[in-house]
Amino acid sequence: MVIKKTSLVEIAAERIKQNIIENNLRPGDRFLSEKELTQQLEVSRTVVREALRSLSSIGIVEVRKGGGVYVGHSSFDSIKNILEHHHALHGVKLRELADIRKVIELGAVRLIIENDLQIDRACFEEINGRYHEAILAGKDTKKYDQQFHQQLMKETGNDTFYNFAEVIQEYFSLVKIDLVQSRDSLMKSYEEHEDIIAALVQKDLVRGHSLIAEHLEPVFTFIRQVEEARDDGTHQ
Amino acid sequence: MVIKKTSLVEIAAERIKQNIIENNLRPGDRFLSEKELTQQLEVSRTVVREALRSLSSIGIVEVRKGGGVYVGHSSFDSIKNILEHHHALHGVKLRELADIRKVIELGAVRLIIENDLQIDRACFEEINGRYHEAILAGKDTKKYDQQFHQQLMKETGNDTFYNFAEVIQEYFSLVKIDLVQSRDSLMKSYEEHEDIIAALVQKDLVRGHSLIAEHLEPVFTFIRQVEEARDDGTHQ
DNA sequence: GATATAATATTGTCAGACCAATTTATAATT
DNA sequence: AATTATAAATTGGTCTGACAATATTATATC
Repeated sequence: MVIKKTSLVEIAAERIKQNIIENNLRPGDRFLSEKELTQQLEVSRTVVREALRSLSSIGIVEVRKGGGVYVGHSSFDSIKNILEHHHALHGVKLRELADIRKVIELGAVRLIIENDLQIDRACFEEINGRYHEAILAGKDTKKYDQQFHQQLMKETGNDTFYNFAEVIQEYFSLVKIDLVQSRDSLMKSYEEHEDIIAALVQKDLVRGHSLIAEHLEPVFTFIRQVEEARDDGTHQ
Repeated sequence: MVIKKTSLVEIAAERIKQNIIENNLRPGDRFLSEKELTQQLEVSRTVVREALRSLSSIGIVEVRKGGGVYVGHSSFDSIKNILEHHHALHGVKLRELADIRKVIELGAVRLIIENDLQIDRACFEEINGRYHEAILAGKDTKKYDQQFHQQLMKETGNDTFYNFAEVIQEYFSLVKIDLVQSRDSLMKSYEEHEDIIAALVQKDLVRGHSLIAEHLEPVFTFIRQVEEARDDGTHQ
């Protein structure tokens, strides 16, 4: 009554996954070699290799030439790969990503405040300090701005949330958004960061939310401009 | 100066991805066969097969025995697979998922109302109607409750958001949560659904938010109980 | 034209070989 | 004895050729 529809490779991959789970192996641990797997699973090396290949592409194992097979470190990295291709193939509406980002950041602020978490103010100030310096020096500021928002996610103390947020953040950064920022708008952004920190310390949810909304407003303004320009283009 | 660190398989996989993108192939389209790929990429069939295997495990292509190679349908399905294994290996804190779910649902309500979207009330009512019937008939209600929340995500009109929400919803459902619900609590849940619909129609953000918060409260109560029970256990 | 059958194309699995990189064992040196 | 240099063994990467299993296509039959 059992329909044996699956291929040997899939069975092998499944058993390898099971092996990792049952033996409670941790990322970085050495795993069985191809040869050992062919013996244990009683299939050809071809099958073992294809199974390992499929597992390595989703980050479950890492295969090192001459070095052996190891348990993979990050499943979330492969998710980023998947989304990268998804974006290249289907594209994605900038508006949709911006909305998602807003949901996440508002959510982060709410989680921090409602769960009564004490934020690492010094860390925030250090990041934003470097942001300030970069602005004054006329250097690339993007990195520090990103760090600030990353820190915001981290402060939720929710690793799963943080991982998902990072995935989406990377997805967002795939879209080239030419948001030319003047020195003034950068300084405004810097001060908003400071205000957000203050709101988190004071645990003022309403103010935190409105600050985030205001802080992200330039992105939405930019999107509206792009959309209007596109509409004009279609009418010609 | 170029470090040729990548294997032939990785190069082949990259070129296959490029091919799909450049030719603007759609999911379900027939792709080149293994034989054709060996000729075009000038590598052995082994390499082609391993490249295809790695791509198929992340949903970029689909390989059918005897039938050929096709462009994959859903990248998001493979993300679910990845998370499933991640969960089996590392586990996940129920509290974290519940918090994420709340962020998403609150976000959905805000997106619908702030973007001034007209919801499909009839669809909501039909789903909740079936939910009501199932409650009265004493049948399994879970499916309809899930449908209601899924519809909420869909009404944002944001496909990317919807996809992510679904991924997380599936992740959530991996955790066995024995939330025994009495007929009364189910009826309360049903009525809350009705109230949420009303708030969406009236575009009342504050009420919508507080209704969602109240609606999800039983989950958090359950989690607190579990956590307390666990703490008691550790003290013994 | 519809259907059954045969031929062909395509993927799945296997075996064996050799290359390339890493790791481990051994020998030489200080 | 510890370190270093060399050799051997282990391990993954790629290639070739073969046959099996399944799906598709062409052909013959009615």
